[in-house]
Amino acid sequence: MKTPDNKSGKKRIHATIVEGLGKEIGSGNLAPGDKLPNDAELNARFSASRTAVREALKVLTSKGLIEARQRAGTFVRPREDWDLLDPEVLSWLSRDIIGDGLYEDLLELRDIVEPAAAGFAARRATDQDFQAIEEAYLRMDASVDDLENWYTADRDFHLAVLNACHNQFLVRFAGIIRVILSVTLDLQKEVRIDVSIGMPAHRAVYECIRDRDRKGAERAMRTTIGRGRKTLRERFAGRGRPNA
Amino acid sequence: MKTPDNKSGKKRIHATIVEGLGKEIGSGNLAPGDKLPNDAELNARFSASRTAVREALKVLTSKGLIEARQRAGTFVRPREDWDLLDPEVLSWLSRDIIGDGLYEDLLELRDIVEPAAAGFAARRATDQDFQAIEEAYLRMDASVDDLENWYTADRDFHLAVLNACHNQFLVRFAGIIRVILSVTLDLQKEVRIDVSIGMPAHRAVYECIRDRDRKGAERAMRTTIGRGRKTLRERFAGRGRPNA
DNA sequence: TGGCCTCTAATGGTCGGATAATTCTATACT
DNA sequence: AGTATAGAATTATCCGACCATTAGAGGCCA
Repeated sequence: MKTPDNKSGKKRIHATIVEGLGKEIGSGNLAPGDKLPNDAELNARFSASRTAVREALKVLTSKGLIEARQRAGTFVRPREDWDLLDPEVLSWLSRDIIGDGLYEDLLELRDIVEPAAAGFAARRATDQDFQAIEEAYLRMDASVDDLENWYTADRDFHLAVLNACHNQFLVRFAGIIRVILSVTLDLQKEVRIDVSIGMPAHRAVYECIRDRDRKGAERAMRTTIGRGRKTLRERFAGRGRPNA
Repeated sequence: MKTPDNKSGKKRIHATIVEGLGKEIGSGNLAPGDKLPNDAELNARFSASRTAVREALKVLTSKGLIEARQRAGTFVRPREDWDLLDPEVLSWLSRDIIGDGLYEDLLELRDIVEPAAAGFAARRATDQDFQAIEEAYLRMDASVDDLENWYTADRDFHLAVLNACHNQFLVRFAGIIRVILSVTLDLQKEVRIDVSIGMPAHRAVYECIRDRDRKGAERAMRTTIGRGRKTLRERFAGRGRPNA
């Protein structure tokens, strides 16, 4: 019963608590409307001081996950209040919760943001930006037989394109895309998809950016995302949405 | 010496500190790389306890604005680390900082997100969603001579469309759009623009959503945003970007 | 009976002093 | 000159106390 403490040994204790509670909420273990344990219990659970616990609760509050009311307690807020654009929050969501209607929305978000970013990249990428894109593409091409490496290269490719768009807000989606791709990798592992069929579309993105072809880059990126979308859609079948 | 204290009297003290420091950073008063006053000084400045100050600092840390290192101090992080997709962070930025290249990027973001949202709304809006859009449109139409009321109606219109897209991530942009429109209002006040010229485009958005015309809704929303864009662009002239 | 008021206690909010951990800086040593 | 050690400044954490707010119990009155 000694200190569970920070597992990595490096992380600050409040960060450990933030992550711990964040994941409990993101997994549905603590559902919206539920009341969190009070201060004293949380102190005990994380074997941390009240200060550390309160700092963690404040961070979770600022991310919209919880709400504290005096005399009443601290409660999990409804999911529509969660700051889903915060990569950390996104990373805390369990696969179950993501499957429950969120994955489709996530793909829609990619489908909106990434083609636009590719278009801007075609107009504004510097030589350095383009080299990063090219390097990632070549690495993808070289690892079509190694899912793990291919994934890393694919991620770097998409992040490099995003980074080349030179829009300070779009660049911020890097963290979100990173989480999405991590989820996608898990799914790909289950499906055992042949990643090589996605290569031509990726190549088209890379070539269009090189050729400063804005419309082409947008279209190619849309194709790139759309392919993975079709392949993986059936994994999460039938969680309805009105008029979908 | 007087206590700066919580002006509204209602807000919690740590929230006051978060906002105070956030605005000092967002205004450039505390620039990236600068060192914040240490604990004791901040306690004095806000006449608050260390607990409150530390909770505030933790929230600012989670938003990417600052970084604390033991023995060294607490420093403002470079702007590319700021969580610009957080509406609160966005609202802390001074007009000067926004003018310095950010406003263009903000308009590009709107131009990506809102047409897409309008397109989804055309496919998925419920009757209730549509009524909210219609109601806001009618209010706009009735207040073309009253900038203040027109602004409120315009904001409600755009938020209603966003809300009708039924994508849990896109809906999250409401806070960002709200801040952007608030900035835009300030600019419109200076320019003294005739808002009535934007009405046909807004009407087209509303009609296309009603008629379930996805492509039309996207196009109309793009026109709606594009108009305001052209009108206001020259306000912030010439802050360069590569290949813009 | 039913609605309104008061009072209480549970809970989060704030406080400030002490100690630990970290690491920059200066000094001493080789 | 370079390295190792000691010191100091600053944040990180802990602690225990008191304050402020308010849900809910219970009483009061119409």
